Amino acid sequence: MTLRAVKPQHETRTRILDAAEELFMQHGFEGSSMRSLTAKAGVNLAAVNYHFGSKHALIEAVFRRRLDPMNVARVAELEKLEAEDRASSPEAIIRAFITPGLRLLEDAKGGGRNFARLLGRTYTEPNKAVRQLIGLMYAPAMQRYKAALERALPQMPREELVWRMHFMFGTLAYTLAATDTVQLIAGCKPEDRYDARLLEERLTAFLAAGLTAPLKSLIKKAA
Amino acid sequence: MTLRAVKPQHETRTRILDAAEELFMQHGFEGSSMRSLTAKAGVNLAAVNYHFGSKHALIEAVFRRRLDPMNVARVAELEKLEAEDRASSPEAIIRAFITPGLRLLEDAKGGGRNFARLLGRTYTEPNKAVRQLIGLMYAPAMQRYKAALERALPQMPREELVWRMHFMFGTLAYTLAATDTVQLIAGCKPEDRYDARLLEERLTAFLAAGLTAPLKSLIKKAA
DNA sequence: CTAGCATTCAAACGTTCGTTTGAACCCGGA
DNA sequence: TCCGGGTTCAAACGAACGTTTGAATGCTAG
Repeated sequence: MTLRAVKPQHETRTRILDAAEELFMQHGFEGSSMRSLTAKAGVNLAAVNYHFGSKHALIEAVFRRRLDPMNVARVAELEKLEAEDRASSPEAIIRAFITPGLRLLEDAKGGGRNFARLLGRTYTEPNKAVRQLIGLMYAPAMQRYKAALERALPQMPREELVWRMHFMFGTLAYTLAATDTVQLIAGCKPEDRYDARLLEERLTAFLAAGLTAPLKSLIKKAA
Repeated sequence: MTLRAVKPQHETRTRILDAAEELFMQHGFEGSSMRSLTAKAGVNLAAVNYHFGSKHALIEAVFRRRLDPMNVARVAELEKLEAEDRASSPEAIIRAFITPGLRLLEDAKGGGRNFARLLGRTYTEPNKAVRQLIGLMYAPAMQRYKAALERALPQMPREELVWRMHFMFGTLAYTLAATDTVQLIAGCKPEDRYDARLLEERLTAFLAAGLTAPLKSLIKKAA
């Protein structure tokens, strides 16, 4: 049968995915050649095309491996909130949204951190096909959260909420991607051990305040 | 003398910079070849190396052309605030910081919008040399704003402020870069005419609320 | 043991990359 | 008029790119 001794099933695939994740994070898609990639993975140059078909298909696989479970987790957290009748708190909804993303940062050994940075970068990816790809992967979870926030903040104009969600999304994306640019502001200290729990509290406080900011100045100006 | 009839002084340089700005925005640095770039600019392939020396030097020139004036404007706005004794308002400081960035979005014809998206993308640029480059360009203005916010928010722990500035920076970067992903949340409507004034109000309200969010939950958790 | 299939391998494919070259061109000052 | 420096041009450079190929290899079922 197709069953084998436990270890090596699809080991080459996994090693390619891991190496691609790290190299794409470091040098981008176009900046990572198949040769450097397969060298890092310790596999033959032709292995990528054999197992994935093309470089673009490999990029897609890299995202699918992490993104599909992450969005499932996001929706699951939201459904748990709704089942427990805690979905009326914007802060709780925000926390449910960002937690699956931040969890990547804690997984330094498994490469989750690499993927977190890669993911954050890809939101602003020049390559249109890649941007469309992750857009499609996100769309379902995004609609769920939009609906949940509309219920939790019934007094907020739809258009305003869209923009605030946009800002929220951006903050998370940047936080995941640019974990090394904090020192640009701080002036020093890379602080290489990341306290994801503390970061979650900081992000939640910042985003909850922003999302529920008073509307009056806007109404005045928009009139 | 080196003086000429008004028009064509350095016209080739300018056309290359304009074309590079747009192509880098659309396809990234590695995705934009010298051939496509010079073709778009309507100049000879060798012109880039003649006028700039190399592709990397061209990238640097593209950023310097817009970024240096922008950071000068940022510092000027802050100094105006301090001269008028309005620097105690975090909201005013935020507005001074984001305005020069958002102004790019209004300049659709002059290519400022192209550069805005390019700039937002570059904060999370894979290419380390490019990231260092814009980091250096930003550093002086950044330190000024950090000091101003420390004075305006004396009760806030330094480390917390650094993170909130980081979030703020990220939101702005993402807003500049991902002007087309709003529809990912909205579900439709590219809304191609940008109301930069309204966006400024929205951003300021969101960021001011986030930056001055209550600290209590953090103190509890960090203990 | 052997046949058959999935996988790996070294080598080469044609294309495109950034850069260099040396001749051609333009034009203001002697 | 002709000279000379700044600029543009077509052509070519070697290197690196993603992909393909066909033979070698390892493993499993019969």
